[in-house]
Amino acid sequence: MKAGTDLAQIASLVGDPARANMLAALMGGTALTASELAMEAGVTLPTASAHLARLSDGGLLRMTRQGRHRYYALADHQVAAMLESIMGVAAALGPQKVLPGPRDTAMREARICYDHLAGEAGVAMFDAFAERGFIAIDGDDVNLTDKGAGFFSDFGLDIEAMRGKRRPVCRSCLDWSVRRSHLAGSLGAGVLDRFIALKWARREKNSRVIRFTPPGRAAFERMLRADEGRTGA
Amino acid sequence: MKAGTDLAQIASLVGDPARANMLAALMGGTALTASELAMEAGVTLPTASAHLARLSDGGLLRMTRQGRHRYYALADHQVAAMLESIMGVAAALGPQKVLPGPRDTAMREARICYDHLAGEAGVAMFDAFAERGFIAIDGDDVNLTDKGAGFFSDFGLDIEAMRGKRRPVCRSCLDWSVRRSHLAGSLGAGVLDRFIALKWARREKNSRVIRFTPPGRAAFERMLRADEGRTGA
DNA sequence: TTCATAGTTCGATGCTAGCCAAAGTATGCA
DNA sequence: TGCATACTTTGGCTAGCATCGAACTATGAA
Repeated sequence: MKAGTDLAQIASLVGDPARANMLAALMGGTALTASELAMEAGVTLPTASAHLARLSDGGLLRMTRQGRHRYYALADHQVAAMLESIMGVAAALGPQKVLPGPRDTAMREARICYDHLAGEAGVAMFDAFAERGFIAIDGDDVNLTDKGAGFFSDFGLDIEAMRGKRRPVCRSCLDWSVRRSHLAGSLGAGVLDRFIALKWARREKNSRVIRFTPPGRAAFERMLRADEGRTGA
Repeated sequence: MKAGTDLAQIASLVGDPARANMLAALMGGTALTASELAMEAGVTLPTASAHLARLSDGGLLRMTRQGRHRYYALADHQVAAMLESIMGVAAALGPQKVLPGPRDTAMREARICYDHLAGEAGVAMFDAFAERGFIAIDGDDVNLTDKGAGFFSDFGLDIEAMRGKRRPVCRSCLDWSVRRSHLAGSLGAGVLDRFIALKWARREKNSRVIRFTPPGRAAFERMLRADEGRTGA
């Protein structure tokens, strides 16, 4: 009875098309202004403003003011994970959608999930890091190993800084398209940042799609495969 | 844009208090009749009937007719997992609720999640099975080992029958109270069934709470600890 | 057949909530 | 100070939908 009320409260926030479009846009991980979100949802500014107020009050969004702009972002990765799980259900029982176009295929291959890499590439990377002993998986907990700390430091990440933060370094996040885990947490975010900084990949404009450059793809594959040959899964 | 529409469609189904209460009741795993669900949601039969039709059309429920009864149940474990994740968000940012009463404490300790054991006991069991080498965890995939197959057969489960079904034998499911994985899949369901058959535990009336009997608790602990002493986590 | 139970369908009602236009507030810039 | 941009608030309109009572269908039992 009480459980249902809580459930409905959160779900009804997501259950409006305008708000859902805003949330989906924010799954891209970058904070957006009220106007941008209004555009994204296809409503006028006043309407968007009201929706954003409700989402913020409900605890799904976090807002930071910057001059006369107000930037909205998802409150935390738990909210992002929830949205992914709903999308998962929608994708699973929504064969009523048109056949997957090129955009969908690209999303399946590699996309940004909040702030880290998801899709086939994300899952492959997660598996490879586990295989190479960089991360240790214990149930739903994922931990960075000493070997991994060395590797990612060499790769250009500031592991010590990550450890100082409140946010967990490693976290697994369920992938809706592949239905397996990929790497989230500050490490997951850092790795993707680095990919983009190194120009291995870039974000497609106004979409969650991540596109690898040809040399980036090769470097990425090398990173997964390591120097030793091993049997594929 | 399209993503948001799908998202909203599913979420709005959950976003009505009456429907949410029905879904929460069905998280207990047992199929319920339309009348029972109407009672649970606090609405009249016609209203409940309309809601159930929408949930079924939306793909969240599965209905089976039995004489003049119609039994409704969650469509699959993916739907159950989605509901758990929404409850997780609600629990995390809902400190507006009254302080956790005895019912809540019991829910945290051991409860039924769709058809398998969740809560602290569920997470402890998952970890112990992994520790004892009965299940092998590979990313989000969980697989039964030969050693595990032997153990669970001795425990009274028909492993061969489970393997024949469409449903995966092992699956991990994220626990909203402990935020770690517990064991789902037909094995998870089978183990809980066995606990109840052996009178190690019983379901509390009209609730998701699982109560261990004193001897059952002892037997359960013994099952986790195995015969060898080991360092606790 | 007749009655009872379980559930759906129909019609009417009332409330909620989304929507926009216009006016109001706040910040930045010249 | 004055103007522009970014966003919120207010007010009024509308549509959708949750709700219930009453009538209808279907299964089971006497």
